[in-house]
Amino acid sequence: MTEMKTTIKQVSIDLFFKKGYFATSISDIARGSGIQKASIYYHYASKEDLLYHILKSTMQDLTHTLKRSLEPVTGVEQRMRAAVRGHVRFHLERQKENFIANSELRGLTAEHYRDIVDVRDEYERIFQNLIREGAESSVFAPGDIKILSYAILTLCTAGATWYNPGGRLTVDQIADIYENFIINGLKQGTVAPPSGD
Amino acid sequence: MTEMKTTIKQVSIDLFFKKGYFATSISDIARGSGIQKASIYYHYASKEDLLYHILKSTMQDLTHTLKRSLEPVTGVEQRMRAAVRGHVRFHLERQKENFIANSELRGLTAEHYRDIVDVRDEYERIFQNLIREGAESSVFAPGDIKILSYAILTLCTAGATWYNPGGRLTVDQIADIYENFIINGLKQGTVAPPSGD
DNA sequence: GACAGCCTAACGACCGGTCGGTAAATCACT
DNA sequence: AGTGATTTACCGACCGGTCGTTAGGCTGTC
Repeated sequence: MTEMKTTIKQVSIDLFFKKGYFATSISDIARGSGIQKASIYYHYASKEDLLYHILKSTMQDLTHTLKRSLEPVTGVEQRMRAAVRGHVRFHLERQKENFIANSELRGLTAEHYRDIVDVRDEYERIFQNLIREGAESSVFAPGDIKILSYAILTLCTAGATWYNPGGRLTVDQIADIYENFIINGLKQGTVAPPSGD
Repeated sequence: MTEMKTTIKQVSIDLFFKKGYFATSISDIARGSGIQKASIYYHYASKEDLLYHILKSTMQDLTHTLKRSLEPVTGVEQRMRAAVRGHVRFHLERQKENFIANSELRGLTAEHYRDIVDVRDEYERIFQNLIREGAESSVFAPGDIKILSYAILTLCTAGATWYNPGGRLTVDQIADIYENFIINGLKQGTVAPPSGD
């Protein structure tokens, strides 16, 4: 990736985060990158292609980060704790990209949308498997796995919407809060899934 | 509110939910309402005005619903349970409006944005007060009140993004899951706020 | 005849994207 | 080393199309 291509991507991330994908024009991106808007098309095929590149690399990095952070950890509770921590950290440290990844999926073509959602589903499945393992070994209370996984992920992901890098709390402090909140929520008292499977 | 004005609003809610505010044109709304696009402007001053009306009424109804549902309930845990239930129910039953209210705030003018956010802040404060009361009376574990309130609200709100009205679970079943998950998360083990206030 | 409710027609602005062109760098070949 | 061919990275001008919005006219009802 050439230097300018990287610049364009970074400027786009900043603008998409600040103004939104649809409210950001190619001219805006060009101005921010210090080139003419026609030159954008030398590096990216279209505006949508630019969005796709951002989302794809973000989702890939997210999945890789999770897998790597789970490798050395054993025991389902500890693995869940590590997964939650990793999820929170990634979302706060790369706040802008993650915010875009969770709010601008509609800007994608049908094919690219499928592609990104597939990566996301694979990521979610890791959490769902952890919940299932935990329930089977009675470390976690039984519960609806899908709902619980959505709960966990959206909860942490939401951090990217309000997190203020220079704010009151550090990334680790926030991760602590979420980690404990979620483990407690999973451990007991959760309601059994509906009788009709 | 005249019949056509209501129709336009409902069509807009459907379209904003399905395609997003910026991707929906006045022509789309007119077509869905069965009139010409210029006629929209007889009922609403602008596209943004339409969005504002949708968000404002949704947020007002949400706040009123919460206050009403809390009135007969005493005891901080029961009040929190009722608040969570009400929040979840409202978000699932009026899924489209709430989805819009959480994703299209950027379409508002600065003044209207302030206005809506103020209503939202008032709503959040009700939850924050419940958390504080619960912590002071040792019903809940001590914890960072703002973070916990964001956690609770975004968690339930997220239901509006994936909820399928004809799906596997009923509104009440989902409310049960969230209610217990949150109460457990609040009750114990949550980490104390950072020492530096 | 007043007015609500809708229409047709048109507006200027802006959008994403394409075009032909160009200076400078890199490569291929003697 | 020198030189012609090709590629890289960019530019300015421009296109067709869509957007939100407005002006002004028609029609039915009280």
